[in-house]
Amino acid sequence: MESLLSTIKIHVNPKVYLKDPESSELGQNIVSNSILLIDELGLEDFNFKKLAAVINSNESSIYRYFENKYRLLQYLSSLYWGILEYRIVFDTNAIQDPNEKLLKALKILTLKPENIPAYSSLNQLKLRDIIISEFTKSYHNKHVDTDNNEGNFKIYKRLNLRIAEMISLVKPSYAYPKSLASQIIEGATHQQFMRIHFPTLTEQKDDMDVYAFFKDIVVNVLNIKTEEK
Amino acid sequence: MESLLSTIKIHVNPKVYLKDPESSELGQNIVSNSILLIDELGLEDFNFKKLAAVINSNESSIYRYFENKYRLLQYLSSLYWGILEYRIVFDTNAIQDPNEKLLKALKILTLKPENIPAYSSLNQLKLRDIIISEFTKSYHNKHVDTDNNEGNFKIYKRLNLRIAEMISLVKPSYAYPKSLASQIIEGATHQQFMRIHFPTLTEQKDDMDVYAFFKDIVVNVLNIKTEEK
DNA sequence: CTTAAATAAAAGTAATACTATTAGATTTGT
DNA sequence: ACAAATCTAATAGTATTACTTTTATTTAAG
Repeated sequence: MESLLSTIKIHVNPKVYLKDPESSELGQNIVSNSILLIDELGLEDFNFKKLAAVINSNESSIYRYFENKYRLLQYLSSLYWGILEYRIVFDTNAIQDPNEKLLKALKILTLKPENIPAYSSLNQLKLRDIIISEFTKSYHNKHVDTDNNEGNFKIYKRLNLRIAEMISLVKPSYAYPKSLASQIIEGATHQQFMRIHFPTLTEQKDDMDVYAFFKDIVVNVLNIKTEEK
Repeated sequence: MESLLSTIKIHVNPKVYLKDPESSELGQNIVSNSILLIDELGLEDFNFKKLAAVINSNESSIYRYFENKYRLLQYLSSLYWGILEYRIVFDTNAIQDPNEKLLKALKILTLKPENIPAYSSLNQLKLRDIIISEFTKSYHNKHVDTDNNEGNFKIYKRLNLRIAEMISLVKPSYAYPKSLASQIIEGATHQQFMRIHFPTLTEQKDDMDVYAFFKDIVVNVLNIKTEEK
């Protein structure tokens, strides 16, 4: 039986690309191979010429899909957060208890992703690694505000608001649901980065520790009564 | 009476610069004006040629002080975190109560800086703005690990560990003092960024709200009894 | 006042980010 | 099945950047 997950499609804001990369084989190659190459080289050393060489295409052809590599990064980011959002909605949908629902979402935010079939052509683990090390660059620049106005961060923001809503359901009186949501989402990737590159600044040894760290914060801040334990 | 603060000197790791910018007028000009120019242009559009034009010097002369603009950013970051560390040590030194001590440190981490005299030639408010929008770029790259090994983040890490220690003093049994410290320090700048560029993702309207947000987290996670209130 | 060191000026190199042009290949409509 | 439209590849070219080299000039130190 085929999973429902194999039929989803994430609607990335068309302003992010010049031509929809899902509409052609070249476009799909650009996306899937850019993940591998950015992961390998880092965004700074990555460029369209090198990517073209890898996929046996041409620099100028890639420029017909994306204005520049930062737009491509925004596209990849939208995919990542879109996949995450989908998994969260799908996996928490049936859960009634607000506490349980939030903790489930938190698990998805912090633990390694399961591969979702609809995007099996993408290396979703490496996509996550790119987000961990490069995502901040997609908004830490002088065009944030125009990019934001054009809707380039729509999916990311929607995910933030979903988590904020879950937080509010757990504790309606809590004053900072949106801030806490954004802090957890940012923190989930930040703590992974720290774990890898600044191990002296964290106690965390693996994904589960990252989850446990944020779970403890959430449980205490929203004073959730944990019956299990 | 002159403040003690006017005599301090922050020891930035010599590997960050080629020639100590404090050792000459040109060097001091490079540092103080780079703050203004990076703040104005953003790190991407900033370069040594433009900076040279501003200070009536020459591109090649600046290159005798810093290998490239990322090293300069690491230098500025070290100054920023060094100043912050100094203020925290100085202002919390006399405080006996661990709770009060931690909350005082948190205030310094989140609120706008008072100008400290020893570095009055630097625009410390703009330096903070640079840190908020550019600091992540000083470590989100392929050289993090070597830069880290060479000690380029020493001051930042020391500050993290100081906060972690304060956390441990408040609640020795807490499992993640270092992670919480790094999360607060990163979060303090992140929430400022969100406040400015993604206002729909936060409830915070000013610095005090940022403080209140993190105070609430700290108080709950470490279950501090707040007598005042 | 001589010598060394620091800075300025100018020019040059290699790489990058992107554009323009053209030609060949592929797809589409009829 | 074929012409028209579209897409991709190949090549070359431009502007900018990041950085280096060389030489001349200024400043500072003994």
